[in-house]
Amino acid sequence: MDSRSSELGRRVGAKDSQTRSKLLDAAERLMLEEGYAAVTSRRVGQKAEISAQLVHYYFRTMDDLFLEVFRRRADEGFARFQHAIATQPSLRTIWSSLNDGSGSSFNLEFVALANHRKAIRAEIASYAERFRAMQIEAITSILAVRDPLPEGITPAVVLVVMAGVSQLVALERALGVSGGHGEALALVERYLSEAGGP
Amino acid sequence: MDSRSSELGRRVGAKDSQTRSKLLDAAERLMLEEGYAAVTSRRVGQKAEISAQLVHYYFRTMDDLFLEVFRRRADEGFARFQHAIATQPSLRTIWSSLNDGSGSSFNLEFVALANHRKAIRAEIASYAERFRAMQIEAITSILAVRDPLPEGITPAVVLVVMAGVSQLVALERALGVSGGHGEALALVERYLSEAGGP
DNA sequence: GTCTATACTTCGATAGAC
DNA sequence: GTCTATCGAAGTATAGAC
Repeated sequence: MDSRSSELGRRVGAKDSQTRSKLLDAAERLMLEEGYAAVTSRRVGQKAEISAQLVHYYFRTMDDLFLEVFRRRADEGFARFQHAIATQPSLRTIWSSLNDGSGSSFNLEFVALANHRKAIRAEIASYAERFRAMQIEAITSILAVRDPLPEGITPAVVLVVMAGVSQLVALERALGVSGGHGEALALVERYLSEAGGP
Repeated sequence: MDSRSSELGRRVGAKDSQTRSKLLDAAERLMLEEGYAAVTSRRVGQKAEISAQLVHYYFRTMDDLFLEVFRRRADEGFARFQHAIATQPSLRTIWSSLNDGSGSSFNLEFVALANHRKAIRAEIASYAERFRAMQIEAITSILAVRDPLPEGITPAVVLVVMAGVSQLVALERALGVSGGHGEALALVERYLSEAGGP
């Protein structure tokens, strides 16, 4: 499975090239700082101090570049979540992971990007499904050792509410809007404390 | 206040021009269907069957066009909300307004756009603040006639939770992800019923 | 006041030199 | 395997004809 050149023929670039990493770093930073529309081959090259044409050498199309940036971040997020939840299995750990700052900005950009790049949507959706399943599984086992939940409150519901609040707050904070955030976050904190666990 | 030409000098185009409306319609549709990055002067012109250069006649820059599209939608959303809440003042009315389909897609696009267009962020933030205040006021008066709320649950909290869930579901639905949505929506429905009111 | 012809920049991508 | 020179299409915006 290491002959990636068979995927679409032609160019590739060594998997562990340092140039390649620099380009991925530059693309990721650009995306966070100025949005996906700013991620053009020229600007990525400029930011990485590498010629723009090399972007097309290491990543055949811009979509390929976006996908690689996404996968790298996603894999890291996956690993980080698994480590955190193994170290400290609690609702608060999940809440913290949802509130990771750059993660939210990243999500927003990629979801917006997926809106008009079909090739990318599938990858993001697949990752989102897997991550969601992992989160629900974690919540299920965390709650299993506690008192039974009120009727209608399933692990999935707990997650959707936490994720929804977290995402709304992150999104509005980026805008400079903050109405009601403090009170909502305080309430979540209170529930987390009452639900017990660290 | 009708001499808009004094804003930045030069071009304007009549306020009620039919051509102008067609361009706004085309831009709005493009934005919803393919994302804000697809809203270029050439494509807007093409979709409206009007020469691309006219976009720059009626809207000096692309940012001006985006702002006009946003204002038109925002004003309409404002009016619609006020009418709905006056006709039927209930939590369910607010929940419905949050779940208006095209409204959510629109929000996502514009928030993403605001991320790297400073001129647009201010306008969106200002609108969001006003809308938020209006929603909280509505919830406050709806809940005022009922039993006092549990401690920590303020009108702002109720809104943030409803808006968060609604937004998360809308965003993920656009991706094709649906894990946990049904259960979460069902729970909200149950609360709305229990909270009484139509 | 309305629209067209045109300038200039930047885009993604490739052909082919080393 | 790595990188440079270059292309054609598409982007925003303006000058100036009607």
